[in-house]
Amino acid sequence: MVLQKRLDYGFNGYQVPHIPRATRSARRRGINRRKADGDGTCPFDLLATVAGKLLGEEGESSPDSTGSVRGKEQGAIVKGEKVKEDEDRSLKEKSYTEGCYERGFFISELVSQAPVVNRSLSELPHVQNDTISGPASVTMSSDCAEKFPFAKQFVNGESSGQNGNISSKTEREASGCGVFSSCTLDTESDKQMKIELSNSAKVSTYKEAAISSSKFPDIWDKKPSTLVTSDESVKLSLSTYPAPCKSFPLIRNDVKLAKKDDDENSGCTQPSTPNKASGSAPRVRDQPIKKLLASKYREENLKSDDEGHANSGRKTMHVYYNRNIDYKHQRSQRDFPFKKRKVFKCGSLSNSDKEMSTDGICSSPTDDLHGIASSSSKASSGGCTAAGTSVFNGGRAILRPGDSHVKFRIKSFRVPELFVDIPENATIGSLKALMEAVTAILGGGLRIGLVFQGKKVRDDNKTLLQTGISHDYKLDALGFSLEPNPVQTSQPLGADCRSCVLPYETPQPLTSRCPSPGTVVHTGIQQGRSDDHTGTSLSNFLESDHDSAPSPHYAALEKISANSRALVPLTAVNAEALSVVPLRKPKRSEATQRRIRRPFSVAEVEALVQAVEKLGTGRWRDVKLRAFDNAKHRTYVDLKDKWKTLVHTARISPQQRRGEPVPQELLDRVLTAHAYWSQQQAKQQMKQPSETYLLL
DNA sequence: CTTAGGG
DNA sequence: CCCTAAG
Repeated sequence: MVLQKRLDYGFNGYQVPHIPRATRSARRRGINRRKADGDGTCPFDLLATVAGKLLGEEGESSPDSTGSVRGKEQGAIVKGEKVKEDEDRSLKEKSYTEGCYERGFFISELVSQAPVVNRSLSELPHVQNDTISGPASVTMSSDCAEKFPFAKQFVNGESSGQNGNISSKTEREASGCGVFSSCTLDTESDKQMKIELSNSAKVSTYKEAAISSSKFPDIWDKKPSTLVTSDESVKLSLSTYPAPCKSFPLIRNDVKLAKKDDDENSGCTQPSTPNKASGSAPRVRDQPIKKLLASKYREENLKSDDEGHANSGRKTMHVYYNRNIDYKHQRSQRDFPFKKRKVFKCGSLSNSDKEMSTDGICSSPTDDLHGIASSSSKASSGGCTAAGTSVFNGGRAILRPGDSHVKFRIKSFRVPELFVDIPENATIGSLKALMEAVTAILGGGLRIGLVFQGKKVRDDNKTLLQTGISHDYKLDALGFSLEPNPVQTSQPLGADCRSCVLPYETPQPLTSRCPSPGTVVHTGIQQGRSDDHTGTSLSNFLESDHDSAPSPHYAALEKISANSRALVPLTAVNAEALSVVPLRKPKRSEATQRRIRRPFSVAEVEALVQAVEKLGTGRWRDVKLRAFDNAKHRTYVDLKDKWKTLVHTARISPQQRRGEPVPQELLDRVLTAHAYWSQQQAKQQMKQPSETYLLL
């Protein structure tokens, strides 16, 4: 028997177009690391720890690499450095380099190792509040999550640790689900294409049984299962740690987020119940598409192993190309995001732009399964180094005699589904970690971006909860994106595709690093948890962040995009001929991802006003430290800007104000403070010159 | 890196 | 929010 599963999972639009300006992003990152890392989360530590375990290396779980999760000013800086260090290490030296495959670091391994990690973390002195949120597990499974109760297994296995304070049970019950929306690929050259990494994997019966068996752990570890990617029979070893998992993870579309406090709301908007064939949550909109895709793809599946060079070895990649007929339609879809404002004006929401990330990355629910890639054309002008993924259908956009370059961009593509079960207090970094793995699988060269409710989440250290990704967050709100990896933004034309797709700076034959598709991979990530009670000034804000997060209309918008994309399978693709060519100098380049918009909450405004009243208007850095030290995403410039707008807001009539209304009382204080400090400043200016003058 | 301002 | 000039 075989499980005919189509694991089409979309990390909501793997958007590739933007090439971040190194300088700026670097600068910002630097700032964040040093100034605002005291939030109590250190995803990379976690990662490193896990990776270390998986790789059988020592020291990763040592206190020093995981410690000082929470710190004040100085501690934060130190920690920031550490984080950085860890980040580099984990990314370059461990998990994400070729070694991860060869050495078996993979999601699946993570799972099996979770317990270990748990323990080690719990022993860490510094982690106290931040860690130990009990089983922090990320379970990635094939769409048949129901059948493969990974999560459960997982939890059980995890609780072995002494610290599993938070009963796994609770977590499980309170888990919410989310769905990653999908992605689309779109080419610059007016040709849209879909690259489908489907693994309509078939799982042999015994396998299935084994997996679902309650003995999961044992079986899993000792019985490497075999997944057949398709009829063509691409065999994938499902072995777990320490055996290298060279397969493409079967990813599920649901994200279950456990919520410890709130058990009642089984905020599971999406019943975590087992899904049918598609394996995805019972979302209406998914149905049609999935079916469509499934049926169409199934046949084509795996044919391309040989043709789809982009796929290293066992990886099967499906490329679907939209015919011209569909083009217009798609085109309009593509542009959709930009018009969205008008179309879907859901005024009630405070952040009206949530539907669209500033860069045009639209992760709004309206995006159908394929995620309507929405980057503006110009925005994407940025060279797209979309690794080997950019496969084109033979004959279409191939190298031309004179102009040997075919330029296009990949807007998104689909990858297997991913089922994630992770506590809310896990960090964004954890999520990204998952994607990192996937990225690596895809060949790397891409950077992971996370989009939540249409907004880019840049702060890896923020917890899911803080980001608003809680047990009851709206489905579809969360999506991942792939961005060109700055490091290897450009590739020589015609260069071997494989060389282009190497993840990170480590040159490696793609084949050696690319796992095959059609495999179940699961990950267990132990994540520190920040203590809500000890939270300082901003903890509430962060929370409110989530509360005020706009999302109501998501459901309403769903249908809109449900069936918009007819896809036509692309036939053979010659990867060799399809080297990705980064477009030269993105003109104006929206290359840089604009930060997500995060409206200030009243609480934040309150804190800001208070701080300014005390410190004045010329000491934003101090204001930041004083009132927003824990709000990593609020830079002093942000605060200054906010103050600017506050003053403006206070001066205009209430009718003209927009967004979440700020209490008049606060606005009054703003004016008062502003007047006062302006005066002070004036005085200073008056004095300074005269004094110096006198001195002279 | 911080400030201050314009965009 | 972004970008820059300035200090």
